[in-house]
Amino acid sequence: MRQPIITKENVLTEATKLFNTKGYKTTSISDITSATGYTKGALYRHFESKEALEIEAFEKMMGTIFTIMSNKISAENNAKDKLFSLLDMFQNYISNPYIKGGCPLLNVAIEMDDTNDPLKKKAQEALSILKNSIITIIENGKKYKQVKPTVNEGLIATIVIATLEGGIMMSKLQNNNKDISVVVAHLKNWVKDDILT
Amino acid sequence: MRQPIITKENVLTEATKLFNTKGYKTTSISDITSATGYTKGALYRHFESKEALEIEAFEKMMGTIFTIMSNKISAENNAKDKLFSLLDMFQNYISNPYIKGGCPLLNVAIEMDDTNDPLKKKAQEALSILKNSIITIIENGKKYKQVKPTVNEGLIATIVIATLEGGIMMSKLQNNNKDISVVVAHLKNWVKDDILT
DNA sequence: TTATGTAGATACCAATCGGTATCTTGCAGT
DNA sequence: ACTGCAAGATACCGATTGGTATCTACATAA
Repeated sequence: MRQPIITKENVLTEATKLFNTKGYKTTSISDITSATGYTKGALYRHFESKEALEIEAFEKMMGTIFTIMSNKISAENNAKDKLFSLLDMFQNYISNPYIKGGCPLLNVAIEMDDTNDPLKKKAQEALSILKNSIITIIENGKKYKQVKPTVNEGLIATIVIATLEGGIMMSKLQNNNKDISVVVAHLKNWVKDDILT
Repeated sequence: MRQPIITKENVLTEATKLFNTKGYKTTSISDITSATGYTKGALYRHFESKEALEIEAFEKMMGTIFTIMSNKISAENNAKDKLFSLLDMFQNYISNPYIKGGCPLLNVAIEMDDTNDPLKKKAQEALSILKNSIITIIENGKKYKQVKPTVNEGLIATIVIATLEGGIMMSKLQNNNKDISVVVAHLKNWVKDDILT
């Protein structure tokens, strides 16, 4: 049975897991071929280089996350519930992850930070999208008087993202979900006390 | 001129820079030898394996940071100034770093999170030391009535570390020091409003 | 039913990986 | 001045790296 579309999908899925756990540069082509059962010949028919596969894998992960996030946010109808559903999503990175290996944005940001690798630019774009999602929630919250008119939405987005990503790092390092839970609970209190009307 | 102590020191210094920028597993022995000018023979006389060099390099970095941190904290005589000097230290990771490549704890935490590498345990220990430093400041602050008696010092330490590390990640990814500055300013306000008496 | 293009396997490439064995050379103690 | 040891250079090891050239075989269109 030859199913090129499924083959590509399988390679991409396994590569995604390996990149997000082992790291991009430390995952070899043969790691991927032995995880999938396919050979190098099959892999290079569907991806023109390892770098192209890395980029496609990262975009797939961020696409998955942003789709889920967008659906969760759309399902709520006020700033508080939208923000809380976003916070809950991050908590799941540890206990019940959509993707193994923690936050793909955080992983790429750290692995590529001192390089000029194309993945760095992709991570910058992803961070920008995440930040803008939060900003939009706050802006709309202001419009409907759910959010204090004096708050700075860019600042809030930065604090929320930094705290969540740092919490993921701490929980993953210590193999527990205590720290990310503490962080999410704290952010919820902060949002309630300082940001919502 | 043959100076074995200096040779070891030079190798360790260059390895440190490379590990903290390029990453541990993606830095090769020949990266280090060509950065130092020494040969493989010289390197393996002073370090029994690459792994041993990685560990020694990480411990050197954390030792440097904890020494500076300890001195800065000791130089202040109340909880507020101690905490603020610690926050200022993290801001310097971007604009004027003691060590190039961002926070070594964050870097190792992300690179090793899904492994059993000995460096993971070292990072766990370093995180523990950092956390305890903050806890101690808060505890002493309570003793001298500088800190609200109701606050939870473990929780505060977690929030502070998570937010700072996340801020470093964001600033490094975007090649600016805006995000870490925003984060530090926010934490200072939070400490003043919610933690100090 | 047969021809054709492509999916995928196999076998190879030079370069590099971490590590070691061997050799030379410079420095310290006598 | 000479000896002995250790510092460091050189040359090599097998395994693995990303990538390619070649070949086989299957599926589809005619």
